[in-house]
Amino acid sequence: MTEPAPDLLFKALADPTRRAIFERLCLDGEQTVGGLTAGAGISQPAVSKHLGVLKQAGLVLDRHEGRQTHYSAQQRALAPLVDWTGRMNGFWEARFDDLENFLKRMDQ
Amino acid sequence: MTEPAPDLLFKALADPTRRAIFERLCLDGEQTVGGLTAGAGISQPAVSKHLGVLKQAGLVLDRHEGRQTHYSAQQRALAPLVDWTGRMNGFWEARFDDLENFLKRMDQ
DNA sequence: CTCATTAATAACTCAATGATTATGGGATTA
DNA sequence: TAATCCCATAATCATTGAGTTATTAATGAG
Repeated sequence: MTEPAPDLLFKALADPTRRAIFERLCLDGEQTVGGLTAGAGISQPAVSKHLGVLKQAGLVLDRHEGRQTHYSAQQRALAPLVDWTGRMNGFWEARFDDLENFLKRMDQ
Repeated sequence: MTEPAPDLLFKALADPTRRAIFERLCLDGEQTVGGLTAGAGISQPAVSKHLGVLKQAGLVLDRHEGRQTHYSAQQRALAPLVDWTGRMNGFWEARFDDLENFLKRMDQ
């Protein structure tokens, strides 16, 4: 019983160009392929291919509107990454536990 | 001005074999190259190469003792990863801020 | 209907990478 | 000193992967 989730995420985010695309979607919000291609420094097919990898990893969602496709970041997909770093690092894990308790008390 | 730190980390951790080595060092503590090679499913030179990449990324430390080399995880090196995920995800970032405040109030 | 635009796919090239076997170099042991 | 052991490096090979140009499919505009 392995864990494919972190593997897909790490591989998807290992490429700087792909990570830059994801960062832009995270920080600037939804973008079309054309918008992402402008400023990416690579061709449109290359961008489409990167978006395909990000989508495969669950990191982006696509929305078709007319003849253009809008992509947006699915930031929740980063959760397995956060979990993994937590498991590798008892320090952060402890802090997450504190956070859990804190939030639970907040809800009451 | 880019940020090479996350890039090295993501690339180092993108390979499953390399990540497995790092996980083992994190969870089971310091290991020799021979110990890591046993159970890695690959040859000793391959393990040495992976350890070199991890060391380059700052994820492991090596300690020479006689004719064997002991490797240990440097978990603090994961910090840029945690920071990055936080910056990509306003949700978690906000929660971290809450946590900061929470812990500060605890210390008083 | 025709033409232009947007994005995805196909076919291909080339560099990077993970693995192997062979070898070297330093440290223990007999 | 000679032989052995542990690890790193060298040389090589196959595969992966990121990029390109060319093309296709689908939508919108004239």
